[in-house]
Amino acid sequence: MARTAGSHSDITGPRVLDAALRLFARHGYAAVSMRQIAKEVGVQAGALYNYTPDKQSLLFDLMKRHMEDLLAERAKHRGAGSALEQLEDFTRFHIRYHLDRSDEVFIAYMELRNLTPENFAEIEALRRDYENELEAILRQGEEEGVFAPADTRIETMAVIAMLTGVTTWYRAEGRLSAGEVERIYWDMVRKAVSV
Amino acid sequence: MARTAGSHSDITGPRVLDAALRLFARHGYAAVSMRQIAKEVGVQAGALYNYTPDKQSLLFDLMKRHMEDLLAERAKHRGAGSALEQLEDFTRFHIRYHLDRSDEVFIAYMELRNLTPENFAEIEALRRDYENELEAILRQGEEEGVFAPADTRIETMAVIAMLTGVTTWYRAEGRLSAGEVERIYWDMVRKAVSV
DNA sequence: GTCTATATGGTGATAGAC
DNA sequence: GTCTATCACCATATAGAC
Repeated sequence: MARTAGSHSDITGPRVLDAALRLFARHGYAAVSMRQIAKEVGVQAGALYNYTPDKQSLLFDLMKRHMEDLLAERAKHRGAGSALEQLEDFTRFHIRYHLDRSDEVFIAYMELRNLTPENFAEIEALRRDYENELEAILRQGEEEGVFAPADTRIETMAVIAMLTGVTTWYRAEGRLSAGEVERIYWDMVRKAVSV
Repeated sequence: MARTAGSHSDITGPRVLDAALRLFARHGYAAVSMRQIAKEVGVQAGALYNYTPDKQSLLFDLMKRHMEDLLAERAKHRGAGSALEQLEDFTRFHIRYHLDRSDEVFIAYMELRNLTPENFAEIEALRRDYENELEAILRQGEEEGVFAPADTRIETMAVIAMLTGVTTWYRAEGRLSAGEVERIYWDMVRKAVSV
């Protein structure tokens, strides 16, 4: 299975995705040309097609990789402790993960309409899986009587929107550390859903 | 000042902006061509340039109109009652206004990076003015002792992100009326910022 | 695996007839 | 005010040499 000596496919492939990630996040999928991506990688445009069948696949692969990684990381935290502990864990995880991957998050939210219908459906299903993680925690908390009875689905969407919003203003060089931001948001989330 | 009889500039001009609004919201600024806009209006592409100097101005005018209208509507509500009453008013206004203008809101959030630097600065300043409306209410509530002392700026961003999030899932034909959504979100906002 | 060259068609914007 | 025609350029994707 070893590749021919001198083959660069092991390194050029990832570099194509990395360049697409940066450029799509900065300028938007529709505004970025394959020639720009090629220039960033350091090859001619035609060479990109050794690594992707087309431009759409670059976008889809980036979004799918992001969502699957998000779900995999979240799965490592699942299922321990009370609803309150789990909600704090989810809140802090969500903020930390999203602050660490601002490019991926930006694309995942902004470029949905540039996916083909089939690709869109697949990404949406993964997003729904992630939302359900939070919804399950809120439901458990309501059953435990520690969270206020509410429209759990809407509560879920509201909390995720609030948390994801950090990516629009947070700057690593700003006055707050990620840990302080986590604490502030956890304070608001806890109060918002409690009895 | 009356225009020549038969002139259509009074109606074609707004129709150009309307078509751009719908198409930009649906497909994104970069993905929409002047020919598509012209087709939607029912003229040839060249005729559009009687109403706009270029494509960028279409985007900027849409965003500026949206932000100025938002600020003007908000100004009608300002300044009456306690901080708690004002916060409820702001919350319900924000949700109602944003649900009524999903296309404008979508563009205002998604197309910032397609503005020229000068245009971006102008829109950002208007957005900041709007955020300051909420921040002033939160500050007043903290002074009154009815809201918990907190990082008011972050609280502001968190609340706006949560409220604006309704536009991503709300459907007029869904199970909830706009009024019910307002009440649910107001419940969460009130608890999140209270002592 | 990467290159150059190319096929095919779309882009924003303008000029000048009517 | 709108049209047709056009300019100069850029798009994605492919073919075939090396």
